[in-house]
Amino acid sequence: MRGNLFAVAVDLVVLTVRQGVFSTLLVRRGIPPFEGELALPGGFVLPHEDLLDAATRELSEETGLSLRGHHLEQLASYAAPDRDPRGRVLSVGHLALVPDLPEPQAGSDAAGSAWHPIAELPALAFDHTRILADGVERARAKLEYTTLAATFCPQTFTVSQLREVYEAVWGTTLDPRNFQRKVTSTPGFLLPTARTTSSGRGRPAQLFRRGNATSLHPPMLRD
Amino acid sequence: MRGNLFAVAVDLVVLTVRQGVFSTLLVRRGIPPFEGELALPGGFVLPHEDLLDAATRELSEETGLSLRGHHLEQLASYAAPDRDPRGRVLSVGHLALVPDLPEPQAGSDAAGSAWHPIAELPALAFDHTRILADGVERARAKLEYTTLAATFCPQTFTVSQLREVYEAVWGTTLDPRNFQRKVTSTPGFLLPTARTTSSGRGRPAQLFRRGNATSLHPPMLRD
DNA sequence: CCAAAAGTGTTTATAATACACCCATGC
DNA sequence: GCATGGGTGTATTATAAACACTTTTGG
Repeated sequence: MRGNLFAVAVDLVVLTVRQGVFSTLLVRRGIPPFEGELALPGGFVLPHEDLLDAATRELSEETGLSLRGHHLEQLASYAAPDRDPRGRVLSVGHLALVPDLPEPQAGSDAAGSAWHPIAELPALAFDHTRILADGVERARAKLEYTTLAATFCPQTFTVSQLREVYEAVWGTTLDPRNFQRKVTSTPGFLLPTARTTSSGRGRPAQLFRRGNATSLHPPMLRD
Repeated sequence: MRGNLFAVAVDLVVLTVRQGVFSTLLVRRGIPPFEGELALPGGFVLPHEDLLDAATRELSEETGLSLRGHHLEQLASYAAPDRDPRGRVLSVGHLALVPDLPEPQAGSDAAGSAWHPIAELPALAFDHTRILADGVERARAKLEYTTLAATFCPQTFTVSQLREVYEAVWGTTLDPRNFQRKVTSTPGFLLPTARTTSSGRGRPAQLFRRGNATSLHPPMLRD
C-alpha cells in the first residue's frame, strides 16, 4: 500500500426547525487551529470506527446531543490539500435532520455550542461554510421529493406543524387546505393516531406519526 | 493531530450507453489483493492531489480513457474498517457519465478493462458491487429531474438519440412524439444547430448541442 | 410510390390550484 | 356568539398522455 496517509474527520450539519426558524448547530472551537471561531461539530475518526458511528460520537462529545432515532446520512467528502493547516485531512461531511432538541451543552474540544438561524450565518472555520451550504442545499432538495420533513417534527405532530416545517425551510407560504389534502392523501407519509391536540385555540387537530414511505410523488414544491 | 491515519483511494463508476445498452467500465485487477478479479477503476490519491484530479488520473492510467469535458462528480465515501485487507482504506466513489467512448486500453495495475452491461453484472472485488449500485441508482435518479441524459450523447445529437438514452437507462419505452415536445419545449435543455442528420432512413433530424440548463421541471419520468 | 423516421396538432384524462364552505373548540 | 384554527367540497385551470396526421428523406 502506498504511503500517502490522511487523517480522516467527520463534520456534521445538524439542521432543525425551532420556533419556526430553520437553524443549524455550531460549536465555538476550544482548541487550535481556529480556536475561538465557530465551526461545525466534528472530529477525527477512530482506528476501527465506522463513519456514522464517529459522527454520532463526536456530536455527543461536543454538544451532549444524541442522534438516536434521528435522521443521519453522509453528505460528501472534502479533501482540498490545504483545507487544514495541520496537514492532509479528509473530512466526511454528514447531514442530520432533528426535531427541536434540548439546548446543547459544552463538551470536549468545544467552548460551547448553540443553534444559529440559517438565514443569518457567520463565517466558519476551515471550509465549513461550504460544507454547511451543501448540507442546507441537500436538505432543501430532499424535502421536495421525500417525506423527510417529518424528521423535523416531534414524534407526534399535526399537519400544521408539518406545514410550518416546509414554510420555514423554504421561506414560502403554503395553502393550509391544499397542503392538508396533499399530505394526508400520500400513502405512507402520515400514520394517523387516535389522539388529537387539546391545547391552543380553534378546532383540535389530529396527531400523526411518521409513516414508512420515503419518496413523494409528486414533489411538494413546484418552481 | 491524532495519529489515526487512513489511506485514501478514489474509485470510479463510469457509465455510458453504447448501442442502446446501459453499460459500465470494469478493470481486471493486475495486482493483489483480488488479483485477476473484476473491479471498478481507481487507486490511491497522491499527497497533494485533489479528489477529482485523482479520479481523472487513475482512469487514464488504468484504461487510457480521458474524462476531459465529461461529467464527473463525487458519489460517496466508503470506509468500513474491514473493506480492504491491506488495512484502513477510505475510498471516495465517483460517478462519470460519458458518451460512447473508444475501447479502453490496458494500463498500470490493470490486466485489462472493458464495458459491461449493467443488466448482467458479475461480482466485483472489495465493496465495489455496492459502490456501483449506488452510482447506477444516482445516475437513474438524476436523469429523472436534470438534463444530464445529454452527457451520454455525442457532442451533437438528435432527439431520438437522447430518447434512446432514457429508454436504455430505465428499460422503458417513451412516446417519440410526446418526448420530442417535452425536451424541445424545456428552455435551456437543447441548443439547436443549423445542421441536420444526413444518414439513415426517413426524414433527416435536427442536430442539437447540450444546453446550459441543469434542472428539469417537471421530471422526465413519472412513477 | 412506398417505407421509415421526424415533427405538429388535437383530443382526452388527470392532477394542481383557488377558494367557498362547514366543523369543533376556547373564551 | 364570535374568533380561531382544522378539515372538506368543488369549480377552474394547467398539464400530461394518447394518437391522428403531415413532412421529408431513401430506395
